Amino acid sequence: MVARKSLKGDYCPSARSLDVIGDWWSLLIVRDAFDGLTRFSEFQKSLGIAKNILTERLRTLVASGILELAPTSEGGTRMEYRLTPMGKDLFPVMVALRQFGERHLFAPAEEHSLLVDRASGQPVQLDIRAQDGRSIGPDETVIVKVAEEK
Amino acid sequence: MVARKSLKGDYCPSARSLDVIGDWWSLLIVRDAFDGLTRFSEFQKSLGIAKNILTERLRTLVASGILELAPTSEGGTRMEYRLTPMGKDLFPVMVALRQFGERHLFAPAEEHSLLVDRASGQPVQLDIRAQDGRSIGPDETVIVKVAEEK
DNA sequence: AAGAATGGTTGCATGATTAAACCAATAATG
DNA sequence: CATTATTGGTTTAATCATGCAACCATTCTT
Repeated sequence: MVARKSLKGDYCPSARSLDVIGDWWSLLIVRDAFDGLTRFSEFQKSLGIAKNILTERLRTLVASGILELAPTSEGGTRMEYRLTPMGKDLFPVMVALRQFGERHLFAPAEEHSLLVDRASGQPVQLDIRAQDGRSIGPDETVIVKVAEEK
Repeated sequence: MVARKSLKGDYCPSARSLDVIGDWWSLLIVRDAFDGLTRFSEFQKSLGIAKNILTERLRTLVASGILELAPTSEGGTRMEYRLTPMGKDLFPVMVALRQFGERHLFAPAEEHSLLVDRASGQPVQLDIRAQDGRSIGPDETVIVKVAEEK
């Protein structure tokens, strides 16, 4: 593949995010982490990912600050991978992906998993709003490019 | 790579979304499309992507229903790639990625591009809310798995 | 009519991913 | 306490995807 291009220096926050979690497996690992998985073998079974790739992805996610490696609560010497606060900030990304999938990638009658409010059991909503509270779409927004000063 | 695994059959909407736009370039192309780019050469210059890869990614995005190929407004025979309504539904994903990047991937003093409400010029907000309107985080939600009936 | 831009296609070198085998350390079992 | 299974990897070889450069047909500009 000749060295995947790095977007670390890009001024666009989306690009930098994709630089960190934009590869084929990382977001699936994060999804499983949100789903409560913590152990190497759990991720491996859930995703069917090759173990060497999982090893590398977990290492990268830990290095990026999205996951952390902590001793298991059971007190053994085994470790578990857990989302850091930074990792939990990917929640909106996961919800947005989920909603897109629900809306466009399932047949009408097809069942799928659902993200619900633990308290009420009702599905959660995702809104993009202006400061005055009204919700807005892509055509009502502009990306302002702030020149980087040297 | 030995045949990248397909997640088309996964019950999880996030996984299916990633199956469509989870590769290295697709979301960057979509970002540029939100940014107003429409032409092959514009994407190519903006992203520095190899042309054969761009060709294939655009084709895939069109096949997925995220982009459409329409005659240019100028009336020539040239075509332009535009976001479909389905493609525009990726807006929350882009906003979520952007906010994550803004929050975690820039140095405090570092400038970056910003998504603002066209009307007010103020930054947009993204909220995840329960039905009663209160905003909720990952720990207040559960994923309910609905078994697929055959 | 000549040259440049657009929108690709093709071939090759190399990196990324996979599957499979292997392995050390720990945990469970008889 | 000896054996076996599980965990969490590493290594190797084969294969696929990607990037780069060269090339090309069509359209636009001058």
